[in-house]
Amino acid sequence: MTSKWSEVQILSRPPCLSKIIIEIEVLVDPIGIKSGEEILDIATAEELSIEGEKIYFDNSEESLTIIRHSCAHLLAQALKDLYPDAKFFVGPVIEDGFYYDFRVGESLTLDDLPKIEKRMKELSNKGSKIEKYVLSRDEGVEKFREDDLKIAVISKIESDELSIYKQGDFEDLCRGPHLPHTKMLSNFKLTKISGAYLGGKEGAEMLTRIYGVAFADKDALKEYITRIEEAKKRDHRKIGHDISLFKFDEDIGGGLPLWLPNGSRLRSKLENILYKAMRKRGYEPVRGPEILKSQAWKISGHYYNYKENMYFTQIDDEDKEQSSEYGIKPMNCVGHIKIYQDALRSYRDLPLKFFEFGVVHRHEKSGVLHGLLRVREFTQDDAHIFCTKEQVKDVILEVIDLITKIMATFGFSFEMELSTKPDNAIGEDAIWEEATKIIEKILKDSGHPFAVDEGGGAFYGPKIDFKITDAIGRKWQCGTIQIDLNLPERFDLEYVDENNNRARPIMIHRAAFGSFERFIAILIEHYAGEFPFFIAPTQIIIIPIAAPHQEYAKELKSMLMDLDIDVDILDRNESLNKRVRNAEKQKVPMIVVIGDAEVAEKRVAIRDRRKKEQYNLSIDEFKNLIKENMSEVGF
RNA sequence: GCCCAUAUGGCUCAGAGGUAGAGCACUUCCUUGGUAAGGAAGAGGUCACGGGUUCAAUUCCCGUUAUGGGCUCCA
Repeated sequence: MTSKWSEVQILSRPPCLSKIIIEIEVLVDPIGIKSGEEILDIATAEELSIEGEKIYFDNSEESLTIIRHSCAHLLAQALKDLYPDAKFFVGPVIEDGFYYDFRVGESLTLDDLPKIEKRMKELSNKGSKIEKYVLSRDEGVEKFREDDLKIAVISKIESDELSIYKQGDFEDLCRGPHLPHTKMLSNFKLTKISGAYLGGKEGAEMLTRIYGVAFADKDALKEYITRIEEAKKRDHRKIGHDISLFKFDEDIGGGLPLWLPNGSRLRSKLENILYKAMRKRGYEPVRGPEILKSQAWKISGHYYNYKENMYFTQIDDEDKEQSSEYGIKPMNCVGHIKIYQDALRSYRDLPLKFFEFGVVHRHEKSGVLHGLLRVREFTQDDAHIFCTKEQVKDVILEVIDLITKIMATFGFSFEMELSTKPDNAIGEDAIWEEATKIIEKILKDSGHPFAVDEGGGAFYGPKIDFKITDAIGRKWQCGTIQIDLNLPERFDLEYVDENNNRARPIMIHRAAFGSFERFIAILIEHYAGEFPFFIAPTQIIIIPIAAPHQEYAKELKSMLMDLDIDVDILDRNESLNKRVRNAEKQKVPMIVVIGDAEVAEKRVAIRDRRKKEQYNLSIDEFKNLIKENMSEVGF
């Protein structure tokens, strides 16, 4: 095709002008063709005589795919300039940008990115056509024979033809699609640098990976950067520190959170609400020990299927081999199974629902620990439901209903995902098939849309996962429902059916929050630390203006504590302004200021975070307002 | 676990081969203030831990621990 470079050169002109001309001219010149699911650049489309939907230079998904792919090449070109010995592996477009994996003699750091970015800009400003040509496989192997990384790439390609894209003196093996000219790349940013295993395989050579992002225009790039900054501001590790929710300590160990008073207040509120919701649905509280004999984990299968994630300890005589080995629980199911076996169960008892805010330990590789989102010790809002086959449907529907109500309360929407048999599954295929079918039918009947994750199930059964979407559109996996036909078998669980015969119950593992740690991290980021009244660690801060008002402050506090409200009084010898500021910084939903007028008339002056206004109420009105706030919640 | 980076008073961070500094927080005093920082004084650190180089290391090198960015996206 013949390229018209006028419209691209104008990208360096004043934004308003470029925008207008882009709108007029670029619209005329497509950068690619979409044929079915495939995105082709113009060169390829012409070569194969494929026609389809035209892709123009804008921020559409298809256009960005092309832009970012070319930007990855621009990155490689700049790297080649700066580090002539660099060898390149793959540089794909990913969900949120692109990356390029490469090998280079020296180790690069974040500080090197600006330099590389600058070189990219220079190359883009200079501009060169991006041209494609095709080689036979043999020619390609010959061309890259000195380059083991490219040979590795070629070895994974099935086609007999290899395409090469050339811009200036830089060439790269690539299937495209690409822009017609490097001048079109001016709105990009290199974002991260890291190591990445060759081919993503642990143990393989570690290459250097640089991540970046690119857009069609400056505004979109700016918006992207703003969004990243917003997410950063909400980082639960930062907010958790700012408002003293939790901390980690080197002397205690990585991934082992310490819950400060504020964080513990928040946790208890979640626990209390959930406890009530469980009891209302007929769940019974139970509790198992933290460590169980290894023999129990052998029966359950954890000893063989989950050992890398478990911690073990030796008790009593260390010489006594197996009998003295105990495993710290990574799950609560075994304890609950033993509790089930405490009595001979009748079909009349089922479904039997046991729940526990169970503390579990799981070994995570040191490099993956991340604030509260990835820890080694956490508390699950765990439950195990023992039921008959006939009851499975209703039980699952009830759990879906509970999770729906919980997520709605916090303002999350969610999607469901069915995960099927993994490679390390235990139990017979027939059992798996049956369980998977049951879930599939329920999901279809429920009318909720759901996706399928093949091979993503737990080793003992298929599961439904809940993926929630937070206030700034990020997705998190939380709740889960897992059908388990294996553990009842392994522990020989029974109930007496209506014909006085022994029958095998089905076990359903489920969690709504998943873990308190993870869920609280998500809540912190979702609310940016500004928790709704019903879970805020400190719900009200009372500020008496001067000493004579302290007595009244105490009275108010006592009244509020009776309503189960967490209240702090800020009566330190500091200016009123400063105390208000400190209270605001704590992100407390409500600040009550009291002075002469309030004491005299038994009223309160409220500074309301949510309404962002101040108002004055009588004590009764205030009490009603609080009660109203609290009655809005409950699952 | 692997790659790269970081580690200085409670917190956020300066700093230099010759044994350390600011702001906030903390303590005491003054100030009794009507809605986001009133004022003054004081206390607090073997510069993460363990080795090594050096006349001398917190500063350079190695290891450990912890933290941060990644390690799924396939020319």
